[in-house]
Amino acid sequence: MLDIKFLRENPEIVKQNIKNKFQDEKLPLVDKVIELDASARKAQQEADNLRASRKKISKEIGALMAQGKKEEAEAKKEEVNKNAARLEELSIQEKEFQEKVKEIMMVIPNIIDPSVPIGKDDSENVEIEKFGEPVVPNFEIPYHTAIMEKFNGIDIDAAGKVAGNGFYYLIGDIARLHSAIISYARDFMIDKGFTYCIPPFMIRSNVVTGVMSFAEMDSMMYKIEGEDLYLIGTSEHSMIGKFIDTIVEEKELPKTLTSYSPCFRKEKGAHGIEERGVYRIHQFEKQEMIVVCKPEESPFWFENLWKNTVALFRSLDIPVRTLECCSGDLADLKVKSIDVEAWSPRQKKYFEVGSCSNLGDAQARRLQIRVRKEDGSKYFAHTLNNTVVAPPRMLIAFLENNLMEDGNVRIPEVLRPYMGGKEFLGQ
RNA sequence: GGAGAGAUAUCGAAGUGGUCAUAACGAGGCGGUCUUGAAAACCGUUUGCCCACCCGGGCACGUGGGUUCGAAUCCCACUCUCUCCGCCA
Repeated sequence: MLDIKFLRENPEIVKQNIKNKFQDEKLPLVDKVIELDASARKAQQEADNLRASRKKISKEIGALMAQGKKEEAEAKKEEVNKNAARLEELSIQEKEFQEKVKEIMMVIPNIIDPSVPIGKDDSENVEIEKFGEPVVPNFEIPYHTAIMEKFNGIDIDAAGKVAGNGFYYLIGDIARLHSAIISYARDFMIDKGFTYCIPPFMIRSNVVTGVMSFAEMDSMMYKIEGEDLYLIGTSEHSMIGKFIDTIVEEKELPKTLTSYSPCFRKEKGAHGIEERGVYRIHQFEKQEMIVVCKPEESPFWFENLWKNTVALFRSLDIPVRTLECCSGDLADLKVKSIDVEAWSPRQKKYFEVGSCSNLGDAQARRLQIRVRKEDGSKYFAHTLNNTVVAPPRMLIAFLENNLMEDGNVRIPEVLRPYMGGKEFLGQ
């Protein structure tokens, strides 16, 4: 969410930004919100004046009553009543205008970073850098579910009967591998100086609307029936929500946290054939990292965050690349975002395993996360988030890249302590 | 799930319809006086948000409504915390 004052003073920047994101249908909203904001302020001014006068007269009534001057008090009451209707009307107007302003401000996209490539959709995202050699072995790599089945590691059919499409049972060494990766990722981030945290897996609606755009909310979030609670789509939601309505001392920044949670997503929309198995599912687990920092430090943390993910995948011998989100593919709250993609030797292409985002002050403004400087002045913090690792999708990359010709799957050295010392799956 | 108690500033806490609401009182923080320095003592200062160029004004006592000329105070709903009971990993 933008600052209304910024929008008022820079409508052209806001409009150009909307054009850059190919959301031209939102262009009229800019002028409309300026108009509504002016009306809201006008109503507030007049209402405030009436309130001031009411306050003053009420005090006088109090004084008169104390002196027992009942008739004079009654006369004063009449005076207040004269303006009561107008004040009531203005109060309603003030509220209505302010609500409309907020409603529109919630859908006007955040100003993207100047470095973000302009493009319409995900087809125009830009590869930034490759890490590791994307090897295509001279033997055939089976579909990931087939590799898992070879180790009796997955039961999709049973999951279908129990919970429906988009769920899975992981079994035996595959399940253990899943947990091992999460544990390894947790320790990896702790070693980087991040603080480990296990957050709530459900959050209230006010937190939901604070951390994501309406479009994301609709396509992602499961609501608990009869409660004001949603299952989190990522621990970023509860981790950023943790700071709702807080004023953090500047010297306490940055807050660097790594959190674990299951994630639940509706995944509304069409799924392609390559999304069989555990690629796109309603439930997965994720080790996440989030940062709350000073505005001038958010570019630094952005670089720091995605590099952690790259380092983690490289330590597991998985080739990755970074792909920058173009303007049209960038969610409305985000200033800049890059995906980390892992190499699939079976598909001979990279696929998304993580996403690193700088939200600027958008989440902080919605959630009122403020920072107090030494001199007492305050400003909104910047927030960032990034995937450390999210299995079981990550297992696809893991299994394909560590599969050997004899059908065994090699366990990289760093992971062995979490797998009972095994060097191979099924050993 | 049931019963009870509670929510006021950085913390503790008073106020139960007006002239004690920026909010008593106590503690803490900050600045100062005194001191070789410190402590003590004393003096001063210390919430957030909105509108306004300024002057200034408004709102907020968990949250949202209501009653009233006027609400921290009365009424309704909700949230959270604590205690006890029940249930449970």
